Amino acid sequence: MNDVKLSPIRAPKNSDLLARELRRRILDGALEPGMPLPAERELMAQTGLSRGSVREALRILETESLVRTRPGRLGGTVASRPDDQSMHRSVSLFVGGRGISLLSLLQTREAVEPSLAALAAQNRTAAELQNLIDVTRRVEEAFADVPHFLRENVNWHCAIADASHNELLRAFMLSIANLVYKASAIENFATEDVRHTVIRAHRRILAAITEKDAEAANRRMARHLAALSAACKKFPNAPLVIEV
Amino acid sequence: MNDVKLSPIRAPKNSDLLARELRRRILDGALEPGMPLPAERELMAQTGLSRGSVREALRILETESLVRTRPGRLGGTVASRPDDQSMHRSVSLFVGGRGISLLSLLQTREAVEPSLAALAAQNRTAAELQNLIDVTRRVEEAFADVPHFLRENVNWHCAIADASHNELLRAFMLSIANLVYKASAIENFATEDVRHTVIRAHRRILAAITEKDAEAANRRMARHLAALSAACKKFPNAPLVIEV
Amino acid sequence: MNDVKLSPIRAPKNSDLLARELRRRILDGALEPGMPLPAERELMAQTGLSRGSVREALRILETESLVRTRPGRLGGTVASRPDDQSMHRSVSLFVGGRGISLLSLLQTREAVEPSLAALAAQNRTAAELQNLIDVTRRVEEAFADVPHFLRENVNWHCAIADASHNELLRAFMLSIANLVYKASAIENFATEDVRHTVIRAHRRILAAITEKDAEAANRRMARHLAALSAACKKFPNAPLVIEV
Amino acid sequence: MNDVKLSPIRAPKNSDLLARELRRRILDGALEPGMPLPAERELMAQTGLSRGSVREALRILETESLVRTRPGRLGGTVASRPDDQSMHRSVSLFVGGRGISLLSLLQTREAVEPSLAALAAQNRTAAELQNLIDVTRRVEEAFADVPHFLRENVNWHCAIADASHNELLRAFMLSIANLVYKASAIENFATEDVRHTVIRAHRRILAAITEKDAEAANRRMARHLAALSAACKKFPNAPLVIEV
DNA sequence: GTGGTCTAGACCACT
DNA sequence: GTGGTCTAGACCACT
Repeated sequence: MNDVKLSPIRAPKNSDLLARELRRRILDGALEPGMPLPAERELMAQTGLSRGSVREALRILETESLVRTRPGRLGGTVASRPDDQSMHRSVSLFVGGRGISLLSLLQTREAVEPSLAALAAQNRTAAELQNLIDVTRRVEEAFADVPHFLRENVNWHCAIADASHNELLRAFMLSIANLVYKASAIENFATEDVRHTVIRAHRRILAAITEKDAEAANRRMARHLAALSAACKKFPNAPLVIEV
Repeated sequence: MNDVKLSPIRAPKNSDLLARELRRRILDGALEPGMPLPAERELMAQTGLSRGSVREALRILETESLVRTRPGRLGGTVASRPDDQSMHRSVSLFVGGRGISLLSLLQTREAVEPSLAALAAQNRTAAELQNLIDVTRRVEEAFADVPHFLRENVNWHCAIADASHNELLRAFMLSIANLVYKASAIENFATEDVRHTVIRAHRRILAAITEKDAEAANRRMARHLAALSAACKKFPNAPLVIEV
Repeated sequence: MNDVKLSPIRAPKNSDLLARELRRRILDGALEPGMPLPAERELMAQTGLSRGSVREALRILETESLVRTRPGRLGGTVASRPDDQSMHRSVSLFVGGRGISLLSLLQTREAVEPSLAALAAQNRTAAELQNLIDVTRRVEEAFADVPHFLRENVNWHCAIADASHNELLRAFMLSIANLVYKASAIENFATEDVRHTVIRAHRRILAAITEKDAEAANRRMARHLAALSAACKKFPNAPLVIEV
Repeated sequence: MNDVKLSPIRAPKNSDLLARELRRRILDGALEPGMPLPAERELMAQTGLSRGSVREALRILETESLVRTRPGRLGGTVASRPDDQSMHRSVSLFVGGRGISLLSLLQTREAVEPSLAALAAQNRTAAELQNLIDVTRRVEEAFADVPHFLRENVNWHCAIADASHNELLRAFMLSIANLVYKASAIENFATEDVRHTVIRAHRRILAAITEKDAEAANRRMARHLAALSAACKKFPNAPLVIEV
């Protein structure tokens, strides 16, 4: 009897193999951000692949935010690393592609952001606190101009995330906050009442972070987001705007 | 005085334009998952682009998990939608590309998973509860076989996430849980003591979910993860394994 | 069945994108005629483009008569607007590039100019009438000097067009009149007989315009042009002179 | 005393000189439509000019619709000749750049199109008549669908122009008809009443052209356009849409 | 002058 | 018949 058991086999493409190899070196650190990759013609020579395969490989890595390509004399392809923007792209595609509801986004934000506030209370530097104070003031100054108010509000949440010193959580939360912002900016949900509530909440959270009281920061942020979600949920059919 | 102010300009590539157009139709729903895209030669004819540009566009969409391409007679490119796997890829690239620490991953998990437990308590169906009961038992049965125990443990967290009915939070958490699992599986941190603690925690959380007590589920999961993190942190230099 | 239908795709160049953006602002009125555009180096800084792309964009706009560039100390590029001259350039290129016949030009003139005469009868101011009277006299005074006569004749038609208060029709007609003039000036078609006829026609048309009789102006101009065309058609092979 | 009188002198740019030379050959017929120009590097070698100057020259000619440039293997720059599209561009720039009013456009159309109808009556072939009959029917069939009706109406005027055998007048009129169409398509001026009138007018004009009665075609078209203009003038502030 | 972008058209492997 | 691969030679962009 024959016990040989094989897994499904699919020959990888030349472009995949090259992408994989270059990806490995970038994640290894052998190719640090900013370092130039060999020119396309050089990659062809080294690998024996055609221009097309080389370019497909670079396009894969570019989509993964691992390289950036610019044309021109001093152009070329340089290593890069994923950032907020690239996280935002993937999350947007997931949300848009699977038809994730606004409700789920709000839940997700409520899950993530209180922890960011707690981490900010623990880890904030003096400079980050000052920045947070400034942004809190700018939100208040924008009270009368609703679109401006909403934009500064995004900045406020961003400043909290900065102070958390957790890049992953920060990038994930910002991505969701942006999607919620785009969905809510269309509707006029930010009534005068809502804006007053927002400002009071910001002050309380700021106080907790100032005093490095993580538990209070967490709790107050949770309550703040619950209130915001309640306001958003009045517009359950707000279309999610996915731009990639 | 001259008020003319221009934004930076960068010409898009043909492949970008085609990718954008196809992406739009997939996210629109005009191209539902499983529906075939026109063949490459057909795309060339419709757009007037070359084979190379068409293939680069498809490679971009494939990297975004919006299409899947298979070679051969009955092959072709079909629309697809992002799933856990694709979220895992992006999160892994972010983590690997930016050198996110194990500590940050544990923090992130602690931020996210209690909320999943709470949502599971609220939203679980009877079938999901039964599944959770089964998985809880399987973890216990695997007590003696550490690698098996760890794998079943991942399944347990997965079952919680399933019951939350929040696909986004679920995919994000699973991605992180997998990275933590791969980092911890190398080390022998799961001592007999740790495993006993895990089993007790699972039972308490299961009880809360059974009784639909979201607050208790949240609290108990938080405590559980804090304990796990403490165990992991004994191996602060555990290398993160990034495979893409 | 697969309903995906894509339009032809062609990536625009950087120079195109910049030209488009500047053109938009000029047509918008944000950049009024005479206002300076940012210096080339400033455009480079604002857009991130190279000197070459900036210069190509300006060359496109210059060809469209939307900017005018002068070198030197106080030179630079200023916004401009299309005028008779630029309309003449495009019409000449159309005529020269497609080999439009003298016959077609004469037809076109016969189609357009009677309406100009009618509009002149309706809309002329006192000053424009006086100018028309003066030009009519100058044509007559130039009777003996054929080239002078022909030049003044162009001025006469120009004065009619001025009085019509329709800039578009005026520019189009003048362009065609100039092409006809250049074709006919080579040949000695303006016999003494023809010149007498011209002068009589001018007087009759002037009378109609003086009395604001649009219908008569139209009819008399039509008859006048038919006669001129007949004279021209004796030289069917007169080469069209296209200078751009 | 010194009688020397000089005209203003301005040294032409190298790109201008090259553009002029190539333009001359295209208008001469030495370079017929479709014939390839030398490649950019070849032009550099032959003229001793830099890449930039060569490219500026080609950009000028491209803007004048005298060449068309395509990248790629069998790409390059080929001679071309101005067409309806390029005439439309220049007329649009003139109209947009000088702020020509809708009123002036309507006047211009009334000046031009009756002559086109008369020429069509004289010059139409049997095939062109058949086309005109078909389009007339399509307009009628689109009665209920106003946007469709308006588009087919443009086609109807186009069919008249085709039959006139005067390319210049045709291109000029179509350009203006398009601008009027874009301005009027925004407003809902095509009431049921207006559409009935349009259809009756089309039939009468078609009859005149069928019978080769130029005078009747001219008169009926004039009356038709006067009625259309009257309908348009109810929306004197319809914004002119200039897209280039 | 250098490198990126694009195109046309070919062959191959697989089904 | 479809995707995968390859080549030669042009334009495009930046310096």
